[in-house]
Amino acid sequence: MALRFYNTLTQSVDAFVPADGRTVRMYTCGPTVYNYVHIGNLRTFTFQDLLRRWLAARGLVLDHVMNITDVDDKIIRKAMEQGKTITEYTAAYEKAFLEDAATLRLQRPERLVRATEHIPAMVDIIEGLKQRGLTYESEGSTYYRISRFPEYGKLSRIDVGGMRAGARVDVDEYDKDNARDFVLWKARKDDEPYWDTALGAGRPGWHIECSAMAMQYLGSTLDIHAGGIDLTFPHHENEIAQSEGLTGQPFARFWMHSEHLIIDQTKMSKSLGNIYTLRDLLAMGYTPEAIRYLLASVPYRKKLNFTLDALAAASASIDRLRSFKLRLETDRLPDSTQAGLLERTAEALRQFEEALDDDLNTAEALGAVFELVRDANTGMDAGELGRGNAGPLAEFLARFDAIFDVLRPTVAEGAISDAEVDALIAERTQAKRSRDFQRADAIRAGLLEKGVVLEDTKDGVRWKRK
RNA sequence: GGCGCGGUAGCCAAGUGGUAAGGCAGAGGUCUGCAAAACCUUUAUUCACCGGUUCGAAUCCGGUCCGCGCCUCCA
Repeated sequence: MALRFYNTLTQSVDAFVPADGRTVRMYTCGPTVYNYVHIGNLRTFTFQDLLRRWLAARGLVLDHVMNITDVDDKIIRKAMEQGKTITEYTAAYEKAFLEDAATLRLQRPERLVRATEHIPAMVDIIEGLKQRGLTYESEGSTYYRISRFPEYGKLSRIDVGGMRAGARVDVDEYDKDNARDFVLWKARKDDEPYWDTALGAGRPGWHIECSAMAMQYLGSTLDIHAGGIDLTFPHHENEIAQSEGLTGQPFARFWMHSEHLIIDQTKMSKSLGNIYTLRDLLAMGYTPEAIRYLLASVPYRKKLNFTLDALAAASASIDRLRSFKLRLETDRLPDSTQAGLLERTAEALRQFEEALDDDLNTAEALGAVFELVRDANTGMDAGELGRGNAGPLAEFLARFDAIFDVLRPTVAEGAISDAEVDALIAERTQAKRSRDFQRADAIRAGLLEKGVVLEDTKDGVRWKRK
């Protein structure tokens, strides 16, 4: 079956083809850079990365825009507390975010755009909405009147409280009947940062930046709009109201929302002190690949129960895959081809692809990978796996790793070099020849302390980084 | 209260009508100077619970219990 995704808008799994058949116009809600991103944020970004990679693997061209929210209440408050401008304040966290993303091997979107650099585009949209009678002003701020947008609530299926399309709203009852109206432009307040615009001095509301940047770069209808599930309401609902209110066109064809990550079966919260940043986990000694693997291994629409045990298990799973790859590359294989295994490899690839086509079912895809690894290992143990099998197997691993990207170890700064490892292995081999097992074992133990694991095989010594 | 998601072995988790994938952990074995890696055997007669539909249900329907998210800023 073809590529298909769950679409929040239709509440069903629908076949996905970009509108023009080739280029995926995708917008994802990026971070608000007021702090380090935490592991929950990273789950969402990892999902988006997997989505990107799978779309590309399926031959589609990506035009992916991710925003960076660099102006909002929290940013303003914190910047003011520290006596900094908001740009000074956000620059450090934006840099940290990009570093964290790179550490987790998240591909850079085609465009990474900042809210503060798109104020004019936001003002244009608000002016357009104003002309269409979808807004009203109050004390210098501009609001969206959702009662004028009959489809309000269609994404989140929120109950807008008996409001009828086209119903007249008594201005006096404004507060009650329009509780869900939201601000498009906030009037300048005290000494907070502001922009002088046709809407008056002020700053944008949160939702408008996404409508503005998405449409500026990708046009009025996106193929995919993705984000965390909590953004469904009100953020994405409001984006729809803003964008469709202006253009009359569907804003996004597919809405994809990733479920939350929970820690030890409970919600992350400051009071429980269970919020991890990537930096926290790395400091505890976990590898970026293990973190990436764990985040990727649970399908994105399922809550992911993040535990340190699961992280350790992820690490062990990666070791198994790496051992297999190393073995495939170093074992002396017979000059033959085992037909059955060739077919198994092709079958595993089909299963892998079918699983990811099916709304990115990463758990099922991994199942296909491990089953093949077991069968191939068995084949090597039996001496039946030949050189003709190695190529397709290596190709399979490459296809797997093009999505999961966990086989390459992250080599820490100051780590022992390959040359040093090779020299020590040569010394150990000498020691073994002269039956000096004590010396040999000492070298092996020393290397293990430096994160290098040795394996003696009938075809010689091989090693890998842990 | 409204809307939505979920409860599958010690842990993570796939499976949406045909008789329980996969990973981790555990036990035993093979191999090995010792390890490591790998392989083999083993670990859920059962899928929160109770009814129902069906030749047949983890999968469909009804009900109950439990956990979680959104409805206010939130990935």
